[in-house]
Amino acid sequence: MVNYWLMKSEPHVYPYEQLVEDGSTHWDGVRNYQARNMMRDDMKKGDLVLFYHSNTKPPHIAGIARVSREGYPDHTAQDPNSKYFDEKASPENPRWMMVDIEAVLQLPKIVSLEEVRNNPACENMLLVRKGQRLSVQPVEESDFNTVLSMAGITISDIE
DNA sequence: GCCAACGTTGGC
DNA sequence: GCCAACGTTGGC
Repeated sequence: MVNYWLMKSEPHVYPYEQLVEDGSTHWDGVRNYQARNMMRDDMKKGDLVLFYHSNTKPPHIAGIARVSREGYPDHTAQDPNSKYFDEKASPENPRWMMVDIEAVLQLPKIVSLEEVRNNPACENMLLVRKGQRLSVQPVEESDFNTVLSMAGITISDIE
């Protein structure tokens, strides 16, 4: 049973192209409990991820990634030199978790936030809900497939 | 740069 | 446990 997700990244911090170059990465720095709980409890190896570029013009979905390692402690919370340091985190209570994701496919055509918003089929996506700021969010299979079709591909291009 | 929406913190 | 103050997110 594959689940689908959307993860936000600011392209000036970590763009999809960097994931392609790195092959995979650990998704550190999430400091929101809802997002943490999803990474800890719900994201499973093999789940597919829409990789979203926020804080850019236009905001858009740039590529597809896959969960390659399930939730484990985010070590940057225990590193005093990290900007993600959290003094309340410890080896006994790491407090924050992350997953690893790997690059799967760069979309042949980006899908902008505006396109998603203008597509009635996507009206229930959290991404286009007012005030929705979660950097990790679940995506319905039908919405995932709709986004793929907007990029001109199908699920068979991924597998 | 603005600001709406929302999460977190901490005094009480 | 309430809630005011504050910080962050992220589109515009």
